[in-house]
Amino acid sequence: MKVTLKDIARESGYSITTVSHALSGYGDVNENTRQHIIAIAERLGYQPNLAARHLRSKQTKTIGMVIPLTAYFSDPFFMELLSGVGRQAAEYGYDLLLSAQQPGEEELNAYRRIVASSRIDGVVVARVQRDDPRITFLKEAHHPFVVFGRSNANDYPYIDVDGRAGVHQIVLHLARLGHRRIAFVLSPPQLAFTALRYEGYCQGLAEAGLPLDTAYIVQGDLTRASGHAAAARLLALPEPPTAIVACNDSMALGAMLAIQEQKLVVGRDVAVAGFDDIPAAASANPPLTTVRQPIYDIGRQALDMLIRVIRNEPIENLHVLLVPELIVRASSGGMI
Amino acid sequence: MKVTLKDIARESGYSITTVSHALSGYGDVNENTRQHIIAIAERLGYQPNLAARHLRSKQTKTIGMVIPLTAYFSDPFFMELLSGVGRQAAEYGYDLLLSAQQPGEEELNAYRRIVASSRIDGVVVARVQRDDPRITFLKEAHHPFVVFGRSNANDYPYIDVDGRAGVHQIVLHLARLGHRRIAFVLSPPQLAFTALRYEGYCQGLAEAGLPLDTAYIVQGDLTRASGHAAAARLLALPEPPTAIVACNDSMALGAMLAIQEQKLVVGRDVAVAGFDDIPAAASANPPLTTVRQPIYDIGRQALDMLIRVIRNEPIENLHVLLVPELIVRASSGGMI
DNA sequence: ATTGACATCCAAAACGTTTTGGATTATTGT
DNA sequence: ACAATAATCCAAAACGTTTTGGATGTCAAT
Repeated sequence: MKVTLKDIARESGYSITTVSHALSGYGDVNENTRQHIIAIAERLGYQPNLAARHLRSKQTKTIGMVIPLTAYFSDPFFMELLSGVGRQAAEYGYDLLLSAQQPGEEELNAYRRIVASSRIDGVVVARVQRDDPRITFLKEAHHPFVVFGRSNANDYPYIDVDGRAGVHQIVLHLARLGHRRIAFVLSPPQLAFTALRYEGYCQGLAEAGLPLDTAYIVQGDLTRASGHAAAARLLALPEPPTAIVACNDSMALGAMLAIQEQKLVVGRDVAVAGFDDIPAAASANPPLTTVRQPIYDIGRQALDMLIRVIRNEPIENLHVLLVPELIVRASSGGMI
Repeated sequence: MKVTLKDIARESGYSITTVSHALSGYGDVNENTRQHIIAIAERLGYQPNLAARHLRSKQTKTIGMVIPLTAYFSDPFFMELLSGVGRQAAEYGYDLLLSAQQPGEEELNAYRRIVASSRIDGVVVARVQRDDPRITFLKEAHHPFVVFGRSNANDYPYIDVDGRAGVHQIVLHLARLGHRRIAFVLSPPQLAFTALRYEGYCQGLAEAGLPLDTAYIVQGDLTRASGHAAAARLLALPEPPTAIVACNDSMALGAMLAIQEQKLVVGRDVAVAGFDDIPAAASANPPLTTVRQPIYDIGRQALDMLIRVIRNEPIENLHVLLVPELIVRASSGGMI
């Protein structure tokens, strides 16, 4: 059924060793016999058994990613990151092993399982938390990894977008448009980027000479629903904000919905801005002002770094920090 | 470093065989020693080496999916399908092996490679073509698989959405709104569902008493750009259509853009409808009338079927055909 | 005392590959 | 002509599991 080295050996009259050497480019086999063996291998449709190969020489040619499965695991952010990573992995001839797991203990176990069972050569970690236990684990296990996002520790390779600068830009943009009451919808505090984006918010307000009012700061959980709820809360205030900045696009889109439900016009009555520039942001109604994270490219670059870590090559930049780009669209009123 | 059965054997004083039996639930080991061995395994943090396990007993506990990588492989359709499959796979304790490949010969090779190297227990095939060589290959190799979409042959398990009925509904909906010139943006002819959706288009026209005019039928390739180009072509006709139906949402969104560029109002001057109900459809501007394919659920069901195929369990329904739901939104003018 | 049944354990083979350490010729330099 | 070198090949070990086919001891039934 399945054709192995043994079959090729029998067919060609050479030993398994020689066949193996011929196929994997050793220098100690005659060029004629190499061609002969390769021809037979092709004719029989030989494909090396990867399980066996991995068992012998630790190298799986696959890289792993653990995806948190919340209600819908189709988080557009993750999907785009996955695309970039997957694309670049294909470029290097690597496949991608996905494990969808509930965040928390289950997720950490998935890492343990995958790493210890030596199924992958390296792993891409995303959506990093403060004191992220996954990173601690990977560091202790000396398993190659690269992170999208930075935590408090930084003795590991990461690539990140400067969230502080991004939100800072947005707040200034809104302030310039005349907004005085700018609300902020936070991401979960345990996520590492939350503090940075919040910093950007505070800095932006300060620079615009606006006061920091905690009534205008609401907690969300990155979902559309939480953005909706947050906006509803904000609009119910005695002095509702005239602009709402959310920590990601999904929440911003949810906020827009809430605003529209109150018969208010987004971009005129209330300005809205997000963070990420997911595909849905451009085609939203109205199109969403946001900060563009080139997630797809980040995925590709992250994989580049990972490959280098795996190959033990020197890395010129252990830390890559990208400056995001402000994308002004109708939702902030700047273009109406 | 890595803890193996041998380590547990040494630590416990039993043989490797007994340790293996204890851990994998054989009946021939004393309950006390089993507990003892399990305790040691936990203490040492034992994780079985999957490569070795697979080598011995063919079973990888991973299922595969090959994703065509076009310019951006972040096709929302695939991402959502992936979500569903991944979610359900996690439910069964399976992981997901992704391989991103250029469609065509490369893609088929990826199948060959993955299947022959026995890295996966089964595979989910999507976006099936007429006389799809991948299916032919999988059938010949007797490798478990399940397909989203049906081709001309049907001696394999598949789950599909009735595209004929879907487009039929859309055309009738538009005809009821008074449209007489309804254009159709086709998907590539080699895709199996194209013929079916086209059938639905023709049937719908016939049932509404409208003539079939080939000038109103334009070829697209499922991308937003091709939808844009198609709509531009249609609007340049001496008698442009008053409604445009696209074979998928991405093309419909592209068409909307082209219409708006001509300073026409979608839903008033020209009605637009798509197919799929991807997330971006609801948040488009205006929201897109479409036919809802429950892609996420389809992914889950497909995986259910696949698991059954892998386990060699009898399958009650070898073919599942879902009827899609018409979602009327503003882009068709029905709600303005 | 012998047999059979049972419970508990284990040595060794097998899975398909890569790698190590030669073995055998052929070729070259002296 | 002889040693040294190069070219070409291969047997066997190793990777970490699972599975096969007993081995050993105990206990009850004959």
